[in-house]
Amino acid sequence: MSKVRVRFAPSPTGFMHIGSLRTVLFNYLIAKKENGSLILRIEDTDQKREVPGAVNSLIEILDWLGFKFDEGPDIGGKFGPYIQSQRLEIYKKYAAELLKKGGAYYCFCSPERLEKMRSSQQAEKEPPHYDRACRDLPEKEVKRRLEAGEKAVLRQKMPLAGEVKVKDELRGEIRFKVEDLEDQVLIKSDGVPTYQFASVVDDHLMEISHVLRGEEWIPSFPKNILLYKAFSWTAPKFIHLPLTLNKEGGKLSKRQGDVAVEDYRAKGYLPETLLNFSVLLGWSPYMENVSGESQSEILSLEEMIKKFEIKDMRTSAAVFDLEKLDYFNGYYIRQKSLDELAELCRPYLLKQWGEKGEKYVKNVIKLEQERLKKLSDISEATEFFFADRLKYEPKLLIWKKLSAKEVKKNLEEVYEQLEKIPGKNWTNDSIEDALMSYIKAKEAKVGDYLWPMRAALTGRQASPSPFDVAEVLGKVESLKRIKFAISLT
RNA sequence: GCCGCCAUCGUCUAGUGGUUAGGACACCAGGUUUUCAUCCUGGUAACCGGGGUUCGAUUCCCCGUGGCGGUACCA
Repeated sequence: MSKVRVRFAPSPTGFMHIGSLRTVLFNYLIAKKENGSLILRIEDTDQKREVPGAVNSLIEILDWLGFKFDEGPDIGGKFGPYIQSQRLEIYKKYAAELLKKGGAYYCFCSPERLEKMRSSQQAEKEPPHYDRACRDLPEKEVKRRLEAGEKAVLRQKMPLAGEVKVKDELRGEIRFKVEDLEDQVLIKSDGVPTYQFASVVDDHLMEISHVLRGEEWIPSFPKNILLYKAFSWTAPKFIHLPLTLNKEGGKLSKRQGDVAVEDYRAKGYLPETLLNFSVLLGWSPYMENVSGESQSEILSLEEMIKKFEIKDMRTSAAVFDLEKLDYFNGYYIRQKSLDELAELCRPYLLKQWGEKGEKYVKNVIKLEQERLKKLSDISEATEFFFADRLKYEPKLLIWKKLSAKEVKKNLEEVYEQLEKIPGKNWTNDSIEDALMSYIKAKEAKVGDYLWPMRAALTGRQASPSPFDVAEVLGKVESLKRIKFAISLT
């Protein structure tokens, strides 16, 4: 069996689509599983859409996600160059070969004529199709017009009758009537190939074994196969991945935001989250245990590689569910060591609160870790640790049926007890001990004291425990906040 | 319009010619000596419709419906 070689072939649009993430992932898994090679190829044949710096940012984000390529524009390899705009001479050569083999022809039709043709076809309720006006031009005329410098494109010469059978590794055989296939453009009038031509030539030359691409390419699948045939090349295996949809079942688009991997990164989603979540969109690991026991969907990259099988991939479109994404991200955030998490949160905190003491920041993060869904949540979640003055409604201090008077009294008692704790003993344990034994001795309800205290310390409906917060805040600040609360009631 | 792909809880999915149709997220309830979160326990919730094939279809076949994609000198 020949070596597995797969490629990820994005266009440099300036950002990486979240759906592409899954495409690289599956490519990567297939490569790793079979000990094959993963190749990065940049498909920049549409110069109108060229975005400066896009290639570098693509490489950067792929690196952030943790993908290591075996060949690519930045690492080289013996099948280079890996940027299509640098391979123009190669395409030219193969275009000439195809022409000679009778698989293509020159077309001189102007864009205006094509446009007119299409609109009249539509008016007649006919399927819009190139009418093949130039398909049988006499050789002499073609030569003369080319020499006269007339603009021309190269079109693929489709068979006139019959059927093309193509095989998708997941979907099986798909049949297309040849009469539905257009003589598509292979080389544009500026000499640059279309995706349809460049990708076939490159996949062949780069000895790609499996092509993974979105299912939006299925309609051009037969044309691609015909092109391989015209060249007498063996086609690679094809796997068309299902589409990723938004919550409404529509296409994920840039305008709704959140299609770019970069956006998710900026919000504070971790690479392991994105990978784990994406792999489940269209693939699920084979489960041995089919009983009613709960089975986790948390998978490390290593586990994915171990369990991945092409046959377990799915073909139906999947909705990108942000709630589940948040669940995974929260999980992975909780797995981080404090040092790692502090490092990850640093940019968000710096931006929101400026430079604070490293130790204090770590203590604060530790208390919020289990509450974070995204790293960016850290700014808002830790506000009460950094704010100079808490702002809240006095009624927040009131627990259940307590009166304002009782709250005030309880806070005063808490204050008294806390004041007695020596500064060097100021830890959550000693604070808890002191307060709990006091409350117990009084045979009072825990919440009657702890809720007002916690509210006074944080100014919030929900927060970490009052003992933890008090410890991090320190004795002076904690007492100050309680005193302030007393003054409000 | 034409061509094609797809169809199991709200979402991601497992699964089988005979199952109490399983899991995950979300949701609901209870517990974990104050709240939130975490964690634990339990619960609600699905085979698109109609024909076949069959003793028996969620499963196989056909038709329909729906969703999506393609129909460019974009990828």
